[in-house]
Amino acid sequence: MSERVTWQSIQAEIRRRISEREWRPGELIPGEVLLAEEFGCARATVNRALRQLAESGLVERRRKGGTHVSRHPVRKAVLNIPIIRHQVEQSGSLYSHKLISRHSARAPKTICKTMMLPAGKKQVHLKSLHFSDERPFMFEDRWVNLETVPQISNVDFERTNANEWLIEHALFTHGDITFSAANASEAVAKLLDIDVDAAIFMINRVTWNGLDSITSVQLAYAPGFIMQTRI
Amino acid sequence: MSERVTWQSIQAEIRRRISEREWRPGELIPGEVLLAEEFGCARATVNRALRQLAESGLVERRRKGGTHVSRHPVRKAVLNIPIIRHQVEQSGSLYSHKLISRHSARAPKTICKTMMLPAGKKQVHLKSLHFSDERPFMFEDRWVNLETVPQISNVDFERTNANEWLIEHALFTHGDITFSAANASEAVAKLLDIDVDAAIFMINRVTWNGLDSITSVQLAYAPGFIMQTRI
DNA sequence: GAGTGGTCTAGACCACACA
DNA sequence: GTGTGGTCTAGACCACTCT
Repeated sequence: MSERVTWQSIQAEIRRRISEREWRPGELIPGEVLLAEEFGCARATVNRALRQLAESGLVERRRKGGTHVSRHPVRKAVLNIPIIRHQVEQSGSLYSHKLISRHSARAPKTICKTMMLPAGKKQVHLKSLHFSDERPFMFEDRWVNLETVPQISNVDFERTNANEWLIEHALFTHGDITFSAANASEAVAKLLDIDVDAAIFMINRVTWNGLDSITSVQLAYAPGFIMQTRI
Repeated sequence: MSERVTWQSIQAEIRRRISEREWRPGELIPGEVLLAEEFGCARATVNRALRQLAESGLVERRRKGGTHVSRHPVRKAVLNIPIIRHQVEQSGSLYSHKLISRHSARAPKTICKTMMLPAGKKQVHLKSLHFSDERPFMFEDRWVNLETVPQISNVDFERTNANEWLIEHALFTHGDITFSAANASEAVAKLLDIDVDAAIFMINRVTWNGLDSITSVQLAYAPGFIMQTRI
């Protein structure tokens, strides 16, 4: 008895043919109809297998042009952007956080620009520290758009941290993220209890609801932080 | 005339209901059959829309349990892992590279361990510098497994860089990647023409073909490098 | 046992990109 | 025009998981 043909099994077979160079980079592979005949299944099944391979970058598909093995498989890594609490708790540590300051203030030009707001707009400015087992783990410097999230004025951030409150109360449609490295400033070094100029892993994130910006946040991770993924 | 119902339109409508809190976090949403009736389409179409929403983390699905709006939408960012040359050329700069050293040597313990090889195994050790408009852009320190890629002994890396040669000649099935920040050592600072202790963005990558490791590489990016993505 | 999502099928029409 | 992938349909059976 032969196993039932699934899209996964087809995908595995196609991956094999590509990785063992039966089908070489740049080469045109058979069309969906042909493959469906070969594997003895419906075209939709082959389509599902190939569509996902295209999403992961291993093949490239064009109408009329057919499906080609990628010459330069631009591999895509999927990064999970977790809630800070989970990031800490997943490593088996105890999470806690502390609100350092909270003001309403005119945001600096750069912030207003990235959030597409008129310069000098008043926003809520939050600074907080996140701890892993009582040790400073990450420093968060956040601006929140008062127009899109007015309720924020009444929230007690001593209890809930801003990250989780916003996720719960201001769902975003998309966000822009950058990752970089920077030397710790005096202020950040003091907060994270590290040396001035130590290498800090930085994440900058701006989140949006449609065309309205919600929040712009900079996360400075204490040395030793590593972001992992699989490709 | 009403537009034809597509999985994208259904997905957009579901996103809207979630972001406008018609369906709240944690809530059970109607089953596929019900939604198909509501939208006047086949169940498969609803399935496609919901399946993809589940992949992106906005909803969670379980057989028998149904589909729930995620309480903590763990958002997933897709990172493109590009070829170094493209990384440089996309910013409109001229790419070049230089092989600094090439030896066969016993790899250090840590490398052998991450590559799952017996300690002290001989490997090819390559160091190279990548330039953007003649300025040092990134330093690459690579070990290549001679057993999985024996042909590497005969390659001229003055012309082709190792990154591109390996992509072309040793397709990998998966890889592990980490991102971190580090202070520049003296050696790296000299090569990249930057200050000692400057903050360096580091990428470590080990790639595999099935259970065999292919290469382990550490990329040290000169200050100013930023990795971007969208969520 | 029963209800939900996961998948496959066979067929159809459409949209795009190429000649 | 023509060939390819993209998608929808209506129906079916299966697999998981909850009760």
